[in-house]
Amino acid sequence: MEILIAEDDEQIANSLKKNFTEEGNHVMVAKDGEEAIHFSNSIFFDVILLDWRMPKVSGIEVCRRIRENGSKVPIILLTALSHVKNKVEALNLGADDYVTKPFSFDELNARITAVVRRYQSNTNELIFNDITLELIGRKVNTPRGEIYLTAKEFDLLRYFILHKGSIMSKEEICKDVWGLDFVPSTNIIEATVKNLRRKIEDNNGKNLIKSIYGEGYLFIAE
Amino acid sequence: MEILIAEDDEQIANSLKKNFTEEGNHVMVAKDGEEAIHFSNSIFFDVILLDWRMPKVSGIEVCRRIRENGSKVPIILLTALSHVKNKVEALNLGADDYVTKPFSFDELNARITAVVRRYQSNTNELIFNDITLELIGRKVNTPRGEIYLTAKEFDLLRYFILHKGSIMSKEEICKDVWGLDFVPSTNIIEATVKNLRRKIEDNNGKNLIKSIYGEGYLFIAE
DNA sequence: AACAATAATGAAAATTCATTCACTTTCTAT
DNA sequence: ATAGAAAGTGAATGAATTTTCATTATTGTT
Repeated sequence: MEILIAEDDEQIANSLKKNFTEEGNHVMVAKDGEEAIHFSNSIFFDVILLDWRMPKVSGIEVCRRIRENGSKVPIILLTALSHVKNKVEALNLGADDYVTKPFSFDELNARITAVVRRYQSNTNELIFNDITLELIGRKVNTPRGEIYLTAKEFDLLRYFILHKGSIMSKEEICKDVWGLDFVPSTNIIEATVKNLRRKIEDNNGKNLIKSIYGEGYLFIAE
Repeated sequence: MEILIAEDDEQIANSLKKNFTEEGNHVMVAKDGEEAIHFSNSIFFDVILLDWRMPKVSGIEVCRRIRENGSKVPIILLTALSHVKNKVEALNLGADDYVTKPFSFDELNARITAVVRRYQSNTNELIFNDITLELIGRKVNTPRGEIYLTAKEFDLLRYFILHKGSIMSKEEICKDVWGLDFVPSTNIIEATVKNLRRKIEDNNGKNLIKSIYGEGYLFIAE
């Protein structure tokens, strides 16, 4: 999983990062609210952990801003305050859960699992800029009208959007989109990318799918 | 939309039924909680309206029992009581919204729209008995293992399950599954039903898809 | 029981889609 | 600049799926 931790207390941040990384996750640490917003806007995360008290922008304000942008990424707030009113406020602003310091790593982990599962099984719409994927109906809409994608193109676009902002290797793409544990000797990915590019290029003919020579693809995160 | 109204006050029930029917919906009225549970277990509804005070089984108890069965159908409670505590109780027991009498038809309608939209965009799993459809991943699982359906077969099964218990005409099926506004002169539906039947028949070779001569198909509820 | 309408079936035809291939272009390191 | 690797392209292939068709079976009505 891709995890973003926004926490100004370096000791806590590092300890969490170490624990999560050991479990096989990728962790990024933002040291204030501003950075958290910046990261969350450009990179895909499975879950975002926000400290309530942070320099520049508070966790709850970060939460509000993330939701304002239309993102439904799971958010868990961490805080020393245990007053119930805060909890209500947090949940009203779109946080998915709330953990009171001090907490055990296991407790936090359990809550992350619960929140991520709830999220993953509960979203029909995947929105990227002006492109909207209707995941169940498998339709793709833009302000210019519906785009008709084949099954593979749709799966690939979904994968790209979910992982926007980070480089996706051919190995990963093969595994997640084609269900293959190896990279075929043919150029099947490139061929599908070609067709997808043609269909989703914008008015200016600019494309969102960037090739990173020797590494894979990068879906531009606005 | 398919709407179930559980309301013992005949005057209110009829007035609501008239209004909803005029807007092109199909309405069923249950005159007590027992009937409401019975209907909701055997027929698909897009939304269920429950009066709080009803003979035999109260609305809130009906709500609890429906949720107990695993159904996530949108439920709106109607009540004369306006005390906040009841609202909390209702929402805790799994109701999606709560409307206080007297209410205007427009208000109720707006809440239905909101609740149905929220529901439709938020379910990945569609469960029918021991068949589970993973709507986004498009996989079908049973205790006997995964069933591999083609795209059309999957869409048709989804439609059948969503409308279990009521007869579906070929016109409706054509429109919703094939996106056609007319029924083709060929037997395309029958052919697809045949293949679907073969794949989802149970251990005894019994099938869930029943033909209603001259009317359409019926997906056996329960 | 006989008829007409409707539905089911198996196989063929048509279509669509995923994949491959041969070739061109682009990129990076030297 | 250039070679070699990587990525892109358009067309062809092949496989899977959707649709059609001819035929048989079933159902409801008389």
